Amino acid sequence: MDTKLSYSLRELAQLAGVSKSTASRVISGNGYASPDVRERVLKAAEELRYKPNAVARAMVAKRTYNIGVIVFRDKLPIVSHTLYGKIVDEILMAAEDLGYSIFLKTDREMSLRSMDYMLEQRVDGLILISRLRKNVIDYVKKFNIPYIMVNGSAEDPDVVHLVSNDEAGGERAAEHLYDQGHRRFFIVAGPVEHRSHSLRLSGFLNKLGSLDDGKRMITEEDKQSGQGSDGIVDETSTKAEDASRISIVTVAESPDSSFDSGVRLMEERYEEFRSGSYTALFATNDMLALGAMKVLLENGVHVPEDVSVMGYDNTDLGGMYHPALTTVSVDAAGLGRDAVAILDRMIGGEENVPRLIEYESEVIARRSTRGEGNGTCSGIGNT
Amino acid sequence: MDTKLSYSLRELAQLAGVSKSTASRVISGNGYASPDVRERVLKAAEELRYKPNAVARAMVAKRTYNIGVIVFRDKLPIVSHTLYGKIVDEILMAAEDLGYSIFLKTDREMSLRSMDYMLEQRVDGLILISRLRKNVIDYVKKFNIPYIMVNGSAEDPDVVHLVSNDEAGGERAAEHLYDQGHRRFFIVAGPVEHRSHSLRLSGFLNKLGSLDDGKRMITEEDKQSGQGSDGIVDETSTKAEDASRISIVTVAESPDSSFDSGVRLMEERYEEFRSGSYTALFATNDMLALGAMKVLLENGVHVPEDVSVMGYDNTDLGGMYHPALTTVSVDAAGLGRDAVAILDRMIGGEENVPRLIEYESEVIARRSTRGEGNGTCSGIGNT
DNA sequence: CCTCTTTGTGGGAACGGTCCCACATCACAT
DNA sequence: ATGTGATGTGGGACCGTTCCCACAAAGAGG
Repeated sequence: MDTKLSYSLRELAQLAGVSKSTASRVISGNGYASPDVRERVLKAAEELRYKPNAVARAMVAKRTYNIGVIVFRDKLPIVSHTLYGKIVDEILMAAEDLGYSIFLKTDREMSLRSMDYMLEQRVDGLILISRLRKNVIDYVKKFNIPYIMVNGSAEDPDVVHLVSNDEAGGERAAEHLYDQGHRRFFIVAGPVEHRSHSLRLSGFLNKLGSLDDGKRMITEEDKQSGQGSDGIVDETSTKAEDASRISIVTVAESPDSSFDSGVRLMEERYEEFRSGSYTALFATNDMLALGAMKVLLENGVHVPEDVSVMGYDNTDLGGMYHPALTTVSVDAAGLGRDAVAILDRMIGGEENVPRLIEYESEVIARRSTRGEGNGTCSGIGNT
Repeated sequence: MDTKLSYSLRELAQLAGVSKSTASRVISGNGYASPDVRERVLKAAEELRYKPNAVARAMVAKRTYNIGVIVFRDKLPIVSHTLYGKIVDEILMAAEDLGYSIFLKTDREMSLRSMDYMLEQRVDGLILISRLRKNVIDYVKKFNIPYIMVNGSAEDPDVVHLVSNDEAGGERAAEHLYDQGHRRFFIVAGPVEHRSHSLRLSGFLNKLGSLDDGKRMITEEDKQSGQGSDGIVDETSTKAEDASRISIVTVAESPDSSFDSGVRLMEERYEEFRSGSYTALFATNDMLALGAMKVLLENGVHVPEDVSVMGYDNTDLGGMYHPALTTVSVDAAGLGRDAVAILDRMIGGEENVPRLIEYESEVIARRSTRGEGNGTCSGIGNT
């Protein structure tokens, strides 16, 4: 009796002296039961510590109230990822509020295995996080299961995806630095295959181009010589001396987007960086920015006095750094919450959900850029 | 047909022209089927994109191959927690390898709700992370479900728990700083209710006491006056001038263990800190250490030239900081992996599992303490 | 007093698998 | 020919719910 893991509705009904139909009505709250019967059943449930079997329920309801979350990564662990971790946290909370539970999986090889697993588990819907290969999308489409992509890179008009407006964010970053008077920019760009990185970069470059167009006289670094095409800059690290622009921009591409890559890149190109007398460094995410900035600091470069540094993502880490990193925020909370909310509507059969939601980003000015930035941080991280 | 979410074994069998028993045998791999029948069934499965229904399977098997992971937190999100996030990552990977899936829940109020949910889902076992109240343990004990505690604070001999050996880690930290010649210590201690924080602190203090006993002459700061009790130091921030010890220790207690608390604490006690001419700061976790260090840096204190700073947890963040933080590692990978492995054994009915596993910690010497420390970092954090 | 609702309860099929057991078939030894 | 054993397949109970429907009892209206 004590060794039993759990009791069934039949046993409960037996103890209460009613049929299992009646017990079911009391437990599930669907259907009528007279007060005294209800009480007897409830008492028996208490006694047996009866817990309805969600598995059996799911079976007849053909619905599990579970949502599968798959995070696609290549090699690195990803829940503890500074941005995706936050999104997962939000998903967890939002799901709880809507009565869903979360099945979490990370997928190293971007394979279809984890997808199969979720399908076999008969989750009600899927949230796919991060860039995923086309084959994954093609695959999931074949099954009639609601799914949503968060921060994905596919530009498929069919799939519902939630992304931050990285292009606009890149523009704001450019504006911020430009307004602070910077004209010589060194950009550390994460892998261009990533939607986020490439959009942030292009937003930044485009904005810079249009800013220069407006007031092309106020500069001391103008290498007036170009012809005026609107391919603003060199794609990979040649000076933009041929453009009819005032800004000097060097784009350094990083093969991946980690802190270490930022370090490595700056170590390799430090000489070039110094000799170019850049006054601002923009990286397409915080990790790259911090990695690069660390190398600068170690070489005795003062941030922001000598060089301003700006990242993107508003990871907690950036706010904690010394100097605190100026960055562009990504609305992780919004992404996570809405992912669940919209998926819920899709599960409910609603057809008319938005295909694409973009989240606006704003500049979080802090110490690492010269200007009025403050040193506060959005503190997280306890034990 | 295309609108169908999924097909049943019966439909599959029908298409293949066999009975569902036979189809089951082919699909599950349990039992014999002749080659041509096998092939027919497999072909039909392909055609229908048949996915076995794990819910139905779980029902008859009375086993779900799901593991519930509940992270108890008070207010802050916790998956993105620098340490617990890592542990969850490891659990995810280990579970995958053993054929389990993970149900993840965080529990804000340390309530029993999430526990009930897991029980209803009929998970095969539970991993409970972080400190949990006694009522939670009492509750889970009532059900015959295997469970394990990771980094929990309960010292209940019945429950299987995996913890890092925080006491020994604290000792090593003391040793490290002592060996580097430090004698005036300022300690930022996280909440003493937390097992980890209090053990790290006591380990540190005890070790310091015994180090001083051994060679009480080699010092310039000796306030020879005390009587020789072995209550080494003042508990809260009074100088240990009465002890027959060479070290001066101040313990500053922080109400919580976040980065912000570290900042706040050091801001409040900065004057005291400066006037005490401490040469080393030890905090019971990295976040507190970094928060405090940031304040020092902002006040122009040089780390490690003026003050050495040391944390605990070996969070990625510490390695990325400038200067890179010396810390004590916690074997998050080991904790996560073993949690799943041991739980698996318990699920398998094995009685004879260890009740307590302690993970040794080692000092990770980096730049923030004077000495030979290097500046490397275990880089993580990409997009 | 008999029908006709109304009301509360129970019986039982269904969900989609697994697995035990029965059974048909066939080879082979008797 | 007949029994025997192996071999491959099918029938059907069962897991723990939900929910439809049948049904008994009771109350209302003629």
